Amino acid sequence: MNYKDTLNLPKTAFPMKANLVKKEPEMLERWESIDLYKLIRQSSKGRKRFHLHDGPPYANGHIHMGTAFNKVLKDIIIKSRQMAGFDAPYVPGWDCHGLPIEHRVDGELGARKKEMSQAEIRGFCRRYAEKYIDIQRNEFKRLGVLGEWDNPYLTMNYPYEATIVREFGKFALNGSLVRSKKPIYWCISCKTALAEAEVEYDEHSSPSIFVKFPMISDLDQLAPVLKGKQVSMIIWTTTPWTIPANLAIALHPGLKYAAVETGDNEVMILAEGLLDLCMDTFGIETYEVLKLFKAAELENLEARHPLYDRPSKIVLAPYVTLEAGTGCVHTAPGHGREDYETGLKYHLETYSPVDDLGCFTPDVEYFAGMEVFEANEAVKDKLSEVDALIKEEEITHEYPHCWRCKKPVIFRSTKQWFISMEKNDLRKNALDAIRKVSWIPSWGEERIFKMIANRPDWCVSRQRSWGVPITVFFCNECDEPVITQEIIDHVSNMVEQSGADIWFTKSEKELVPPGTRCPNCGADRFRKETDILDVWFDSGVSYAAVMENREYLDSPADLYLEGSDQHRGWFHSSLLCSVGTRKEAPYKGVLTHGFVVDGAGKAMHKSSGNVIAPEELIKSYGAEILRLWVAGEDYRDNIRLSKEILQRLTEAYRRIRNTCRYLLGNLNDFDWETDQVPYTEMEELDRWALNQLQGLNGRVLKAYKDFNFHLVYHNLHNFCVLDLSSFYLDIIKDRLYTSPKKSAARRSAQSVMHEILETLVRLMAPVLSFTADEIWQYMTGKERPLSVHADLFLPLNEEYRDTELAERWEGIISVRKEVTKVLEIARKEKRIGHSLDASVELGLSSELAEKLAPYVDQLRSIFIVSSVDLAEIDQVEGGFESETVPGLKVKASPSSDPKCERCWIHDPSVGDDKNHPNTCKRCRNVLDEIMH
RNA sequence: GGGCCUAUAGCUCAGUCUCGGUUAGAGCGCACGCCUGAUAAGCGUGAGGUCGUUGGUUCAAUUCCAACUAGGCCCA
Repeated sequence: MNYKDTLNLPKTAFPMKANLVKKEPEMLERWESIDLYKLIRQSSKGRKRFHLHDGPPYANGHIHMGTAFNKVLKDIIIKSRQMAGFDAPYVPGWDCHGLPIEHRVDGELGARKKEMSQAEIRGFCRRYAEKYIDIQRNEFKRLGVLGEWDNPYLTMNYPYEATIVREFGKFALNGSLVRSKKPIYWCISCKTALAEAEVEYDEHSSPSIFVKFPMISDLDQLAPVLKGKQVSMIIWTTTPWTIPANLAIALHPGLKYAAVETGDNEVMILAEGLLDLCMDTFGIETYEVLKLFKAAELENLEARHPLYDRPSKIVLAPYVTLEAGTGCVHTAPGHGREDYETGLKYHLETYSPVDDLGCFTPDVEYFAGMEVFEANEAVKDKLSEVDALIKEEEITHEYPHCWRCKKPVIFRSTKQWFISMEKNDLRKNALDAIRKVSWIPSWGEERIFKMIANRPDWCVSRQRSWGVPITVFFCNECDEPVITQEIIDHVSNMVEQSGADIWFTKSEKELVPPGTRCPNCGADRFRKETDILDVWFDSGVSYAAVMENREYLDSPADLYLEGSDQHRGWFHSSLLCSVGTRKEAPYKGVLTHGFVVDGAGKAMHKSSGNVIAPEELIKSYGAEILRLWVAGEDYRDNIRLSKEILQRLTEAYRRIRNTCRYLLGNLNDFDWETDQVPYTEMEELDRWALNQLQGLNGRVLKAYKDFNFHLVYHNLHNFCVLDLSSFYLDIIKDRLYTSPKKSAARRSAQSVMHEILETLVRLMAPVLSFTADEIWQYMTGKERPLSVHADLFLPLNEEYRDTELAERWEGIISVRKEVTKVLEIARKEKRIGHSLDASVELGLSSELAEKLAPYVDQLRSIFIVSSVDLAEIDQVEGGFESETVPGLKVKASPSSDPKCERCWIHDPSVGDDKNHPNTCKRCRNVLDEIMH
């Protein structure tokens, strides 16, 4: 007789092989067909809301690993909060306006662009953005991210654009908006001002020149020794073209400056600490220090500009260093931020005689009309001609470049619109608001605090086409800016109807509300501002356009979640917009994650060749593995990604999947409603398993709550491996397989397996969204929602907790560990193969014997051996004395009993019955029961 | 150059912060073996760590402090 047929072996159609790459799209189709997102929304109506407000990715190009990571992390949070009992809607968004798209469109249009209107160009930009929104939407959905994909928010939607106009209007009307000349980054190729975020630093070769500025002020009093000598301040600069705009020379207030005679009656003044280095650079071998000045002694004295007949004031500034140059810093307030601030302090003009194209204005003697980078050479020549150039060379250094065209940018002063950080206490209020937000990790608070504390006014104007216009008019008569509530209302309503294009297509007459007159001079003819708003303002008001606007959303949101770069990006602009108009932050919590780096911890760059695209990862591993990676990595630090990591994750995935498959297989004949065994009637081992399950459930639920997803992953995996696979499931195999189908012993184990599976499938769902739902389809018994994602986590079940029991089993498990060690030794010696070949003899101290006494009958199955005999420790001869469990001696030997062909246990009862000569008594009883 | 952050086995993470103190844990991977009734599965045993480096505080530091190195983000 083939006894295998009399066993209850696991049976399930749930495939062992995941085949994720093929199966995931099928699951996605299923989610579409049952309209899963809507189903979840309906099922959670009226629950407490949880709002994670999506930071809009830029609608340009395919998604990369960072965007994929970010979206999946959000999805895990949404799903876990949803399953924790919240109503957690998710409205994804896209950032649509801005330079990058305009540049791409520029490139595609080429020369045609010149014949096109601004509105036509904007049309191309809009279509470009739409194209990539579609692409990215599909890519995000492919990752298993659930959300309101058919109604996302787009910063270029007309109502959104209208919101931008209205929020901008609030700043304009409350006096925060100021127009002033300030040095800003300017790309002479793109002809636009650039935000700090729009420049990137790269190697650049610049001329490095040392220039003499002869002293005008008389130093005779201060230093009689200099009387009658040709004294000059020596400056160093790497931007010769800014020399024509020089208005000052900055010294460090704490440094000493040396007056050095270099021969021919010439005296140079430069920092004492750089003296030798400079002399060496200049090739001057003999020189003599005549006098040391404190910087303060020279403050407010004047040198003469080397080219023009005007003074250059000596000023003090803390940023002067001895890193390079002479310690005397050439200062052009119109061409540098620090220079500008120093200029303000000393009441110098913000002089910036350079036009939009980067050419000197006509009033600049010698260089009028020259492009600044080209003028470097001319400036050097002229300086040389007047004998002011001491030394020139080329140096390579980090220099700001335009983030789009990659060309070097300049600092130039133009009239721009700024949101003042001080006028309405924006800085102070923002700093206060930061303190009320929960920052995860906590250091995010310090980071953004310092940024807000130190940032300059926010330059919100851009000289481009693809964006929301700054809806300000200027009076044709007096040139004063005109902005009123009526204008904002009028224009924003038009924008709401027809989009921001109307600013470019309609005339001033149509855009201005009828009857508008200049408040300054009473004129009624205006011209419109042509600048557009910084795109950071667009996304910065998303709380108003989305969270406040949709009735099923609330503001402030519970959580904003982006990469740590957004402390200066979206978290920052959103904070300023919201605090400036509502006096509070738009978020209650902010979570930041690190950046995706390669296996060695290095940033992913095209040039490094270490970039992994989400697409290829999905193609070879499946989105589920990507999701597991997102959960498994600690996002606070850099997030590493490598082949090895993916390989490890795949193994872990298989283990979790197989564990669930095994549970399904053993539950195939189990109906919870009719077959469940009450907790109190369960075997102790089964109750132990339920206790462990509660521990897991508690830990994982807490990990979800605290956003510690790597703990979710490790806990789930460890539970499957340690508690289940290698212990509980291994031990109960005998019971499950050999007992009668409907026996209490088997049903008890099945009841536990059922509870485990019900808990596991939910706990894994936010991370392993595809697999959990796949398992869900194979689960029977109760009536359940169409998808696990529409269900809730199981609450902690206090009945299943028994800490005393767990402690007792700690002891048993430690003994079991010793037994397996001894079995392994016997196996090495070829005395046994399978552990069931062995008989085990335990020598016990009286203390240990007492602990194990209640389990005498179970030890055999717990150890998965054929027999266990207990004896006093001294009476066991030979054997292995445990080091970790005091009072324990273990001896293993091959069982001398015959092996039961059915249950494979060696037992003396085998052979007692002629009808079943190769089975044990226990199995014969089962067989009898089955046969009748 | 400045701000913020990170550094524990080949990989992913615990522990250290709020108590500094006996042989620093887990899983995976690896090596070796078992099983063939979870089977392109399952089980067992074992080898892997001067807790980034150097100083300091202390009777004692992976844990506290500082500097440095490497890496990341942001800024200049």
